[in-house]
Amino acid sequence: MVRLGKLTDYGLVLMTCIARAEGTPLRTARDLARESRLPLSTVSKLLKELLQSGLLMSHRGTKGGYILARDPRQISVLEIIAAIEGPMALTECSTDVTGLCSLESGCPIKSNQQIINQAIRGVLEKVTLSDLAHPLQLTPIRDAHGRIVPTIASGRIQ
Amino acid sequence: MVRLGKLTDYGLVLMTCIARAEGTPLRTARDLARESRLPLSTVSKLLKELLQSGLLMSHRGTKGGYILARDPRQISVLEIIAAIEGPMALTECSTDVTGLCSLESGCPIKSNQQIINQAIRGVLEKVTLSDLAHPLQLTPIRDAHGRIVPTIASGRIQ
DNA sequence: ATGATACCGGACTGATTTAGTCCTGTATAG
DNA sequence: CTATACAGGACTAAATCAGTCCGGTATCAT
Repeated sequence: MVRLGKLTDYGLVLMTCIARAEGTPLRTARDLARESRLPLSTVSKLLKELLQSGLLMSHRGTKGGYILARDPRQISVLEIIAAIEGPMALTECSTDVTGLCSLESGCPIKSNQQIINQAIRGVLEKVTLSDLAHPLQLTPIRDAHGRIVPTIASGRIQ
Repeated sequence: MVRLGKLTDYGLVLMTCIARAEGTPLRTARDLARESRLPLSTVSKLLKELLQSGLLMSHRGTKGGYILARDPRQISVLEIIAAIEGPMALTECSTDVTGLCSLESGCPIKSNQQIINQAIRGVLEKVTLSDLAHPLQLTPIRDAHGRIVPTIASGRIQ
C-alpha cells in the first residue's frame, strides 16, 4: 500500500549514489548503472527526469555526467519522488481547482484526501537526501504494546 | 505520487459514512451506496474487505447491515488503507524476510525503503477514523519560507 | 577538424495492476 | 417460505508501469 513505483525506488538509489560520492565531481549514467546494478537504459531515463525537475545538473561530452544541483540536505525525499512519479495528484479533487467535482459541495472525499495528503507530504518533506545517503541506523522502537513507534532514530528527525 | 487507489478512497469514504451515522445501528450496503453515490457492487466489495480485516462487523438477513467493530478513535487510517490495498509491501525488500534480494548484503535500497516506509506508517497510524469523520478544518499553515508546515490543525494531531 | 563520449528527447511495447461487474450461495426476520 | 441482505468468488476491460530503443546534440581529446 501507498507504495512507490519501482522506478521511484531506483531514483532514490541513484540520488543516494550521487550524494555519497563526494570526491568525484561528475558521475556518468554508465557509472551509476554499474554501481546501482540497474540497466543503463533505465538509469538514463531516470536521470533525465531528475534533471528536468532541477534536482540534478548535467554536463555533456566526453567528460560529462551528472551532479547534484543542491546540497543533499536541501533535497527532500518528497522532491525526488515527485520528480519521478509526477506531482502529487491523488485525485482531481485534491487539486486546488474547484468546480471539477460532480458532487459539488458536500463531497465527503475531499477533506479526507487533503488530510492524508498533507500528512504524508509533511513527513516526506522532512526526510532529506542526506538522511538516505548516510547509512543511518534504523532502530524500530516498539512500545509496550508491541506497536512500532514512528520515531526514526537518526537524530535528525524528531 | 504515493497515491492511494480509488478504491481506497471509497473505502475511507464508506468508513466515514458509517462512523458519522451514530444513530442508526446498522447500515446496509445499499444505504451506503446511495449515501456515497458509488455503485452498489463496488460498495459491497469494499465492505467485504473491510469486514475481513476486522474493521467492521456484519449481520445478515432482512435487518442486516454493517457496523464499526471499534470506536472510530481506535481505528487508524493506516488500518483502513491496509485493509483495501493489502499489507504495506513496498518491495520484497521491505518485508522482514531476509535472503530474498539478489543483491545480498549492501543493497542500498533496503534502508531507504524502510526509512520512508516507517515515516509514512507513523503518520497514517496517528490519523484516526474519528479525525476523518468530523469535518475538521484543514488550515495549511505556511512558514516564513512559504513551505507548508505539516501540522494538521484539528488539535488532535501534534 | 573529427571522432568518441555521453547527455537529450521522445516514441513505443509488453506486462502488470486496478477498477468495476456479475453470479451463485447462505443466513436472518417476519 | 420468501424477501432481504451479506459472503465469496471468478471474470474482464482499462489504465498504468517498467523497460527498451533510436536518432539527435553538445563537449572534449587528439
